[in-house]
Parts: sequence; structure tokens; C-alpha cells
Amino acid sequence: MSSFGGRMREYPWLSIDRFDRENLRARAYFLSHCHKDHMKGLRAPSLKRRLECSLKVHLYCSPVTKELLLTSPKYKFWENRIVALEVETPTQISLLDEASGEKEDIVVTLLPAGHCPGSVMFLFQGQNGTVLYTGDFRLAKGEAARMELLHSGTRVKDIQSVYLDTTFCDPRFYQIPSREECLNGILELVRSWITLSRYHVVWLNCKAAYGYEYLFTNLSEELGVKVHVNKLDMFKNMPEILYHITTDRHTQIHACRHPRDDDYLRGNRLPCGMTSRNGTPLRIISVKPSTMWFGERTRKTNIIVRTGESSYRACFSFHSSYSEIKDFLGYICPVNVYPNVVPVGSTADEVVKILKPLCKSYSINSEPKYKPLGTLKRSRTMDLTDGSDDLFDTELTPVRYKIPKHQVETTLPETKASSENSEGSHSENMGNYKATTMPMSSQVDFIDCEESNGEDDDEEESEKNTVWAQQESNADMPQWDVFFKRDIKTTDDSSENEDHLPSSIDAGRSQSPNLFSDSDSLSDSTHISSQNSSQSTHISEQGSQGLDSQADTVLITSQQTHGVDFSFLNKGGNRPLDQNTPCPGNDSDLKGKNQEMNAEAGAAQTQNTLIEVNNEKSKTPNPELERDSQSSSDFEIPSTPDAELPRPDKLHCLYKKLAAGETIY
DNA sequence: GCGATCAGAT
DNA sequence: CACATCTGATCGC
Repeated sequence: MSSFGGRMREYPWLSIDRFDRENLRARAYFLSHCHKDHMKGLRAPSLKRRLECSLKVHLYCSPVTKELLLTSPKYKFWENRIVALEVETPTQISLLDEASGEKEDIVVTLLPAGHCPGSVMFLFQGQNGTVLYTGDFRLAKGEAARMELLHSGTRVKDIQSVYLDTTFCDPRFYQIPSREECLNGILELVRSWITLSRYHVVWLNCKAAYGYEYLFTNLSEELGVKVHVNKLDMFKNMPEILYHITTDRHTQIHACRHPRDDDYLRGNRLPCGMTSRNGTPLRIISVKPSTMWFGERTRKTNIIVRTGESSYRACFSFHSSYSEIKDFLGYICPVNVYPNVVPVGSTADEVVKILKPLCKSYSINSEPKYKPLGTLKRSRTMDLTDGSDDLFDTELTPVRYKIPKHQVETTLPETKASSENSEGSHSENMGNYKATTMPMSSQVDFIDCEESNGEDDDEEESEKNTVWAQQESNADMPQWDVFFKRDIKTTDDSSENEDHLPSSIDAGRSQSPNLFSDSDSLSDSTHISSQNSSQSTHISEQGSQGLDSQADTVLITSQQTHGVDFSFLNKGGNRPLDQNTPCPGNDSDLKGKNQEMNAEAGAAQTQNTLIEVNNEKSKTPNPELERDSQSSSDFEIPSTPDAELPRPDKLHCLYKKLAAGETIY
């Protein structure tokens, strides 16, 4: 839970995600996403009064966040004071100090944060340096490296400070299965249940918060079954979500809520009241998405855990894991880092101890105690107070502003110039909305983590220098993707980096060999384990009735998963709906197709889905699985408008130039 | 009556 | 399994 006070050292007259106390005097407001704990004070009378007096004060956020916010009448008074900024579009904002009349320009860039619909990070560039406020984020390893706007030319921008989501910044949370792995696990669980009969329904026990939408959309898309929700008007202008949810209770997947939904479930009733269909009682299982984490050395990584006769817990996280956080920060390598969150069971000091070594001051001299280079940039002592009063105790940091002045304009030219990535077909307007859908590129459900190399995390990742240069496995086509595309191929092989691009991409990779060197531990599948060992976790009538006692764990092996044709998913996966398609329109047609396709896939799947327990040992390692288990890229990071797929020869040329240190436009 | 804050539940 | 929200009690305005 964020304890960020709202203001950054470098730009204290901006307030982000906090709108009370000192923040009432801000010259501009920013909202990273629409979760209540980031909206403190946003509808308070005091702020409302402030707005009435200060007509030039605005709230900046992503278009999706604006839409979600204004759906609630309580925030309607913001309506003409919100400025929706396109994601990945550097924008200049002029800030006026009402008292002195002095004006200051700052360039802000919204970067996708992968936390919930509309969630963004804010990159500020101004006279006091470049700073990044991450809000809440879930970014897989290597995703920072693929954000063009974090870079200047081939290298990462000089970043003074990062205000970081440290929710899981504790080695206990070393790894959290990737979004894709979790989604696949849930998908197969849901599929195996609802294909048993039309009376078999699943209730997704989701908290009242944005962030589950990509789960809904993907389940719906894969299974051709819309998800029942209480409300959907906030998505009225987001067809890609709207299409996959419904207020019609006659569906087999529910995410509806009721204040006493537990009681309802006990009475074999869904929170929406449904209890039977055509007089036949429903057979309900509940699936509760919640965060599961695994230590560095953990072997078992069960994505689905059975918690009762007809209840399951499924791995799901809105926040980056420890290793993802370290990868992210290590890549950015700022001068300072300020945690926004103190993880439960940890302390501010602990977090700082972990993060500081990933900052610039430490790459010069990794021995913090004696500071032989004492007069060099000292490492600032963390101030982790709530940010209200005693924040700005030190002088401002030196100006290290690297961006040439001419670039500081509403839209930086490099944005378009450097967007030579593949898959350039994403819709720019929908980029943000699409952020809730997920590519289904990988068919691997899950990869077990092996006993690790024993040493303590830090080094292994930073030693290797990554690069953009080459991928052995894909000799034909240079892999520009590795840097600037979200859709890393399953083999993001490492290579050498002569430039000092940090280890981000490679970090994921470097972990892989450790993950798979022991074939015994390879368990490349979605695990559905039972917390209650006396119970079967077979998904079957018997299982649900607790009559089946043969097995503790159900595995869906990767081989089997591979056997299923997911290609149709990808087709629709990137663009489940045309952005102009009115949602209710050709609905039935599309749905019909989906269901047809699903019927096939479902049939193939159900035959293969249920496998007996603990048979990992009999499996042989599958080289195809040698991928970073954390590398999935979930929320779509939209590509630059008008991007083209570069041809191999052109790419080679580009790479050569880059290798030579030339700037490419 | 509203809001802020805290404890507790989910 | 530790996320984010809601509810209810209490206090202050």
C-alpha cells in the first residue's frame, strides 16, 4: 500500500497520487491509476475549493484513468480540469506559480505500468533532472529495456531519482509467476470445469478493484464465455473490455460480488443470486486470485492451489516481484531511489539496503562504508516519511539534464523516428485500452524453479552485460525486439553488450540456466496442487464432491499444452475487437465463432488436462522451455504510431551503426 | 451529517 | 500468504 507522500524532491510543486495536506498547494496534479489508495484527498472539499480558486490547476492522467475516474459521480467536479495525456507521448506542461508568477516548463511522459487499466508511470524531465515515478507497476524482466522513451539513443536516460513501487521488494517475494503463466493456469482450471456441463460455473472471487480485466478478457476470449460483473458502465468506451464482460447472469464465468458472497457460496448460490439453471442446481467452484510468491530457491511453484472441496486459489499479482523490481531498477540505474511502499514484514531500511546497490553511486564504488571517493556524489539518506512535512531537507540535486533543449517540445521527434519495431500494427489510440489484453504467445504454463546457485541474488544478474546485438538462436533476423519490443521470443538469448546497457534483458536469461539445469526439477507445467492433501484435485464431478482420492496434484504438462492450438487466440489476441466496432453489434457472430473454435480446443484439452501427480521425474527437459519464467510481457506496450517492420538487411545496417555508437534517426 | 482515522474482515 | 476495499466504531467539526 502506497505511503508515498505525493511529492518528489526534485519537483515539490507537483503532486502525484496524493491530494491532501501539503499537496493542496501543488501547481499540478498527477494520478497514476484509479485505485483508492492513490486517490487520497482527490474528492475532498478542501481540494474542490482549491480548484475553484486556482483555475489553472489541472490533473494529468492517462485517457483510461480519466474515463474510469469520471464514471464515478463523486469525481465529476474534476471533469474539465483533467487533462488526459496519451501514453508514450512526451508532453510539455507549463507550470505557473501563482504567487510569484514564475513559469516553469516540464516534460512529462506516461509509460505503461502494467498494474491495472490505465495505469502509468510518470517520467518527468525538467530543470531539476529526470525523475521517474512508477506508481504501482508490474513489469516483467526486460520491459524497461523495451521502453523507448526511457532511452536516449541507445542508452538509458540519465535518471536522477526513481520513486519506486516496492510492494514486493523483499527476497521472500523473489519470484512471482508471470502474468501469462498465471493466466494459463487459471484458464485451464476454468476450462476444465465449465466444459463438464453447462451447469458447471466458476466464480472468480476478485477484489473490488481494477486490475482483473485482462483476466476476464482473456478467459472470455479463450473460452468464448463472457464474464458476469456487477457493473460495466466504466468500460462503456473500452470495447476491448466491454465485449468480454456482461451483466447477463446466464453465463458460466462470474466475477460478480455481494457483500456476503461467502454466505451465498455456501448456499450454492452465486453472489448475483443465481443458484440454478432450468431448475438444475449450479455446480460452482470459486477461484480466488491472490498473490503467490516463491523464493529464489523454490522448486515447487503451484499456480493453482485447491483450498477446499470446490474452492481454489490462483496466483495473480498486480505488482512486480523482488527480482522484477531489481531488474527494473538495475536497468534504470538512477542516482537515487525512493521506495513508495514498505513491504509488509519489512522495514524501510531493509528496502533501501536492497535498492541502493542498484543505483549509480554504487556502481562506481560498491563499498558503502568508507567512501574513499567521499566528495563524489554521496548516497542520499533515505527519507521515508510520509512525505508531508520534512521532505525537502537537502539541496536539490545537481542538474544532469541530458536532453537537448530542442527536444523539449510537445512531442519529441525521436519518438517516431526510432520506432522500428515489429508488429507495428497496434492501434495507437487503443494502446491504453488494449493494455488490458494479454498476448498468448507462450504455450508454456509454468516452469518450475530449480534449487538455485546458492549465492545471494544480486550478482548473477548484474554480471552479465546484455545486449542488443545478437541472438544465436535466431540467426536470420536480427532481434531488435529484444530491446524495444514487448513481445520477446521465447528464446531471449544473451549476448554481449559493449555499451554499458545494464543487464535487464539478460538478467532474465541469466537466471534461466539455473532454473533448468536440473532436469529433475523441471516441471514445466501448470500445477494444480491441493493444499489439503487428503483431497483430490482432479477436476471432475467426483473431485468436486470429494469422492476422488487418487491424487494430490494435477498437472497440465507443457507437452500437452503445446499440443493445443492456441493460434486462434493470437489472432484475436492482439485485437479482439476492432477499435471501431460497436460492441453489441456483431456480437453474436463473433461469439459463435469463438465458441466453435473453443469447442475444438476444449475437447483437445480436456483429454489432456488431467494428469497424475508428481511425475516430473519421468519427464525430459524440453529445450523449448528454456525461457525466462518471468519474461512474459503482459500488458501491451503500444508501439509507436506508424511503426514499420524493418527488413533484415536494414536492421543489420542499423545495428552496425548502433554498435559504432552512431545516433540513428 | 460528513469526513478522517482506525480496526477488522474479506 | 500480505492487495485493495469496504464496513463499522469513534471522534471532531
